[in-house]
Amino acid sequence: MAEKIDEKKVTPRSQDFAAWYNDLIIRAELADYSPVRGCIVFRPDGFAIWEHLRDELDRRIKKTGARNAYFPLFIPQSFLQKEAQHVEGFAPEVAVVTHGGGKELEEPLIVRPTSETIINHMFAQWIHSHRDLPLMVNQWCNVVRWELRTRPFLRTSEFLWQEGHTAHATREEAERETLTMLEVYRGFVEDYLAIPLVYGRKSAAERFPGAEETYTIEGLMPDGRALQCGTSHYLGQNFAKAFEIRFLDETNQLQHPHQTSWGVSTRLLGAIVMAHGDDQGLRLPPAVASTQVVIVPIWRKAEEGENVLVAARSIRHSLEQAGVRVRLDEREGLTPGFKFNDWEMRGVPLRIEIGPRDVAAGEVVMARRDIAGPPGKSKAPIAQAAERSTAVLAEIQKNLYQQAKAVADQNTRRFDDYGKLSAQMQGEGGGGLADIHWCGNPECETKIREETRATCRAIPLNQDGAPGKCIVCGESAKERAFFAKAY
RNA sequence: CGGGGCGUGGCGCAGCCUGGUAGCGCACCUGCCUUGGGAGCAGGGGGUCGGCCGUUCAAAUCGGCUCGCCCCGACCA
Repeated sequence: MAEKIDEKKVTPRSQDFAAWYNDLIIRAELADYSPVRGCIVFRPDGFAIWEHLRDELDRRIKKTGARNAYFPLFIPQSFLQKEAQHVEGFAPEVAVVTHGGGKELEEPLIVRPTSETIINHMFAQWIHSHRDLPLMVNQWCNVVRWELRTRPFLRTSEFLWQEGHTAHATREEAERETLTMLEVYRGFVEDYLAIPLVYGRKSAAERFPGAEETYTIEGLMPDGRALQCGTSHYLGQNFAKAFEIRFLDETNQLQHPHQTSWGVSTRLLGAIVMAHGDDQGLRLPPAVASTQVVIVPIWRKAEEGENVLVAARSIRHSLEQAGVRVRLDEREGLTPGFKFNDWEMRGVPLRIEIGPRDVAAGEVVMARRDIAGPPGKSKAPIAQAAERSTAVLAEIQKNLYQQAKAVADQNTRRFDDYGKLSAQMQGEGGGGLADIHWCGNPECETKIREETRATCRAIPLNQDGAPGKCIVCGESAKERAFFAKAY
């Protein structure tokens, strides 16, 4: 009997985090494995999350002044060679097209791993004057990176993302843009996806190939590993020089523009699954849930069913009027218990139960996904179902953030002693986020990585500047940095 | 790319050691009956055991090769 029940459940998170994560994605029908190694299929429930996420982020990006465009999937192989760091970073993982139309191509085409090269090639033709600046474009597209090891959403051979590319007349303006986008990402992920973050600068070792400075938002997952959730790069004039982008400034001097690029990907879906999911399944933030409220009707006799359904449909109508994404589960032959479990697996934030007893009493039972069991249940008058739902959804959005924040905070520790840091990172799995003084020397960073497998995730901005000693070499260190094992 | 594990109806597995008509649970279809936390009964459909080669009267089972997938590590959004 116990085994029979186990079959209906996913691997407990506490038992095997990776298996739990994979189980959830398959069971909640977010994605499925594909016949192509390292590539996944986004099923409708998974893609719907991406669509909501994308639509909102797209609005926020456009608000900053960028406009959407689309550049080709294929890029001449020679383009990749033009920026030395860039080619070194990406060449090992590009897919190359050598044949087309049955013939070998004169010049192979690479499938974009990112679009700096082709976009800057075009920028060179569009930018001639300071009046052409700033130029700010964004594109939503797929990219391909031939990864050796893949995991659903977190690292797939092909993934979807947005990549913004901008060119500015001055260094200051480009640097400001880089930080503006970092803040757009931070606000979006924390508010909309309810995922708490740390953010800051990347170390030189972790920098984007070709960038002068990379900024990042990092989420600490419940297993104690950090996940890079988005990056914003200040590219300096590296690409402008490599692609010969030049403009005449107000004083008739020929200048290279200063550039940025920034992106987030479908990896964010993995972050949502990990940050909020539990052993019952997904727990989706209302903002991105394709179904925010599900109504489960309950009855015994046919005539009861009539009354219940009439009431349920009217509640659905009132929720729709209130702008809530609502679904009425009218499937026949399934018990309420089955439906409860089913919708919990899919992460629907709020469930409304209505049966003959409730219809008689003029009320409904509301069950919150973010609070398990009876404490998450409450009653509301039918007439107030829509109003209450809207309010509760807002609470759930906040509460999911608070819950995730509490877990992350619990796994974030300050260390001033290398031995303690090292002990914390021992063993398989994550070791949480370590907040340490670091002198900035790459050798000290390498030592930490090689001995603890933790890497520098972010060097926070706006530090208090309190002096300290590097946790590795003991030299004076002006800054603190976050280190963790990462996905 | 190194280490480990696994390939048997859609999914999860047993059978393999000790070759001999391919089985179980879930899911699916039909009917009855059911619905406040994963219902029950009855009937039914579906696989030739990842692929190739070999041993044998006979291979899911023994041997060799190969392909694929998953997990752990190094590399990376």
